[in-house]
Amino acid sequence: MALRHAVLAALLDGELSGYQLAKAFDVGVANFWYAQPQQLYSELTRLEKEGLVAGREVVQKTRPNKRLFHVTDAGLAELEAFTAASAKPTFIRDDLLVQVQAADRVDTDALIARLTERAHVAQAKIDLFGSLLHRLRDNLTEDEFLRHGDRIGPYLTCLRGVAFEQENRDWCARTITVLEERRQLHAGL
Amino acid sequence: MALRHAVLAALLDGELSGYQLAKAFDVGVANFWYAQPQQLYSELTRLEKEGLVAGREVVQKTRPNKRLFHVTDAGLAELEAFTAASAKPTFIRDDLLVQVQAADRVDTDALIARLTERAHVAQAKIDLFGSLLHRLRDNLTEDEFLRHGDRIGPYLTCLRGVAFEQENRDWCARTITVLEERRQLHAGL
DNA sequence: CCGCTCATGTAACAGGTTACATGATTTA
DNA sequence: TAAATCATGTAACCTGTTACATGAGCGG
Repeated sequence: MALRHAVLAALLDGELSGYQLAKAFDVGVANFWYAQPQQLYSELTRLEKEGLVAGREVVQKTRPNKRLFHVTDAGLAELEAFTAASAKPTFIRDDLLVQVQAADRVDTDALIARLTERAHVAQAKIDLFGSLLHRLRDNLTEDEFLRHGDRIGPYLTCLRGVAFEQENRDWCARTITVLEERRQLHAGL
Repeated sequence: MALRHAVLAALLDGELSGYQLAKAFDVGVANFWYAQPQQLYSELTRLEKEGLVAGREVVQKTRPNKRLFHVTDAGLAELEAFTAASAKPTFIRDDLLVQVQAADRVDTDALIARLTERAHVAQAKIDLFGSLLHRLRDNLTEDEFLRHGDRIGPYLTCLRGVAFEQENRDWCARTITVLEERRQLHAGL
């Protein structure tokens, strides 16, 4: 089971409703996992049944009522046990890579269009993560924060997110260059 | 549908049996996708029914008979259509990141153990991909091959794989350093 | 008044994982 | 002789995605 631990980890920063969790997981602010709202609502229900999270109803006048969840002691123990076991290796599964794998047999213009799109998405995420990092460390330098901050988990995962998206963007740029150079060579024949 | 296009792209390099495909997808040599043998066998059956791949029986004496598959014209058209459409953005889903997200609340020793494991796996993949790149470009330099080679798709995806794993390894190393420094600071109090 | 945000869910379906099943040959 | 490789599949199960459903308030 995978999502359950991601939810528990996300709830460590404080109480959240299903809706707020969904926001975090959807926008990709929670850069350590991704999930759809529907998954989160059902996962929260399950976690509550098992006693790993507890929710309290918050009655609102102008908005629909909501339930704020927090991690219980049993939930923390579950996270501890999860960390004690080896993480299964992650594998890349990316439509764009499949398209590039077929590069020599499909339309180059289309492929360059895909790579350009992806590079833009990556840049947008870099910017988003960058401002998130800035907010997390407040007015400290990165080294200071990592040494003395009291909640560095989210910062560390966000660093990973930034590195991933930078690599992503740079690889797209390089690949576009290669494809364009080859097109010019081909045109020259 | 996702796996189908990965299979088509993998078969562009020549005829393969289900077993051979499984090898490629399993070891991670096919760094653009990952799939289990069982998925591949059923996907090949489906693709054949739809006429996107065609198989021919190869009778063997010392080994069980096998079926070698190749992509048909319809299959190529399918790949072309797939590339014409936007690739959906990829999301990270990584147990290790969930564990690091919870860093401040779980056992540091356990976490460092996980990060060390992952760094080793990443290094192993870097080595594997490195030798694969070497084999693909034969005795050409990378630039020469990318300019004049006739099948650069697999090379480009492999470059991405290397970059990903390097980033992976380096982030693990950095994170371990941070955690160890904090442990020392804490011990000094 | 139209569309967005808040707020939570059900149901159907597609995709992926794990376990089981078989059986010959080659390598250590 | 035990384990790994070659070779293919079925079935049950767990995860994840998409579509549908509801309904109030707020901003342009």
